[in-house]
Amino acid sequence: MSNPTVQAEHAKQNIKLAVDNCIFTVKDGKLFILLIKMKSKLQGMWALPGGLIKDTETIGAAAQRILKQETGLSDNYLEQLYTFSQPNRDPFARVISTAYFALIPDANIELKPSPKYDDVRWYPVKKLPELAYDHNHIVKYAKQRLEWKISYTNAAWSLLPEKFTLTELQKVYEAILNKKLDKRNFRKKIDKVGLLKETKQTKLEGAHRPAKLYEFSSKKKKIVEII
Amino acid sequence: MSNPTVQAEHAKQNIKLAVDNCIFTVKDGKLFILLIKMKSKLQGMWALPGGLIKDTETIGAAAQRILKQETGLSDNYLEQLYTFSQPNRDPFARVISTAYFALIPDANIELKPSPKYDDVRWYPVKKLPELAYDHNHIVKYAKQRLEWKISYTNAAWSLLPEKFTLTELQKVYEAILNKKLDKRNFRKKIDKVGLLKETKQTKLEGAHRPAKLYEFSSKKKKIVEII
DNA sequence: TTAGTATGTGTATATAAGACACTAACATAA
DNA sequence: TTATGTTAGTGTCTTATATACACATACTAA
Repeated sequence: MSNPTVQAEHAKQNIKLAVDNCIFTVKDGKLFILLIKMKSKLQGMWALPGGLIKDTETIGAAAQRILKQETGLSDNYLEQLYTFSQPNRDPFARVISTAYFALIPDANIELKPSPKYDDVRWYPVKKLPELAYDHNHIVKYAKQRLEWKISYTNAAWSLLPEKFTLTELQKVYEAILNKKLDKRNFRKKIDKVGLLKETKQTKLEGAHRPAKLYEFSSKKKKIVEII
Repeated sequence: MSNPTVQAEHAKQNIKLAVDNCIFTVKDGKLFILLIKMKSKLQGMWALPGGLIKDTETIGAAAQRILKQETGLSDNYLEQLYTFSQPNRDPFARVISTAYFALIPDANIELKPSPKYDDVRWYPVKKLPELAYDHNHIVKYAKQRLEWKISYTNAAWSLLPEKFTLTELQKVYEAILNKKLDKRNFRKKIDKVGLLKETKQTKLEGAHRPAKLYEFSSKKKKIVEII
């Protein structure tokens, strides 16, 4: 708070602060988001995993905590998205929520439905159910940001395992941008960006020429203008 | 809030929610930001104008309210920037602040120091004083966003008056990107983007050929890739 | 040995970016 | 009235980037 004269109003403010996570992954060439099924209140509705901020943690730490709670993962791509504050977004209380978005690699993660929820599932973003609160709106926003991120930064790396083929990488782009890309032009660009290095391994999967496996030479966030 | 099971924790949360505005303008080829001088607490320090959110307003409305309070302006470019939540960012209370950034046209606005502050001033962003709280950090973030915005969207329009010359437009870009641009290439791009229309007026200012005045054919926010 | 399938590669064309210098139209002063 | 100073306004050539497009390769399975 930057304005000391309003400190007196502190006592009056009655707003809660929460975080909601948009956790994305790409699987079989399709983009998925992690949803939970609510128990009490709005029971049975699907929603983004989230929760209140603790008094001593940053919002980012809260997002991280919830991500770990639901997926067991830490050290992932996690980025603040936007803070949603419509007064009526939560019918039970005035709750302002900062949305985060996370990218996790092709998730063979077993989702252990925490006791807090009735269910936890990966949903294809193309056919989402009606979600609780303003969560459909949040997801829409997150999808746009994801599209941008993957086009202009190296964020796609976070959606892939340690080693992967160029076709797998291309499928990640196609799933998120929702369109086919030309194989040769795609590889030219990836090559020019120069963040990949060839490994000596190949991946043989099906009755055809085996594919070379690549890995990232660095995982630092970078702005790269890929597509 | 998306998680009903934590509703019980509501009573425990003790966090205040504020907004801080980064209000930019360009004047005489230089980029300025609006700062206020604080009265009580951290007295004498300069800071971003801000304040607590009201229980019934969105954060955006709060930002709008504060912008109007300080500049008298409404209907300006105003956009959410980021939510800052370091637990120790305010030494007096746990306050989480959502920063907004605003662009206003060459400000012949008279700044009426509201009774809440000791002073209100435009500061050149190149030489800012030490600011209260984490506001230097916020401003740094805002500057980056501004640079991006002006390069990839038509946001620059918001920094100019109704009618303006191409040289004035170029100066806005140069001030924000902090580098000289080539006049002919700049005009070629602006022309290609196609958002300007010529007026029949000219502007004569000094002993030289008068400049044509232009105006925007639309002020809707657009992504345009200008520079 | 053949058929089927995904991998891997190059070139030519179109579009965009960047570097660069002179004439035009005004005010002012001699 | 003429000369000087000042910013406005314009075009071309070169280089880099983007896009469109087709065939040989290396494996499995029948």
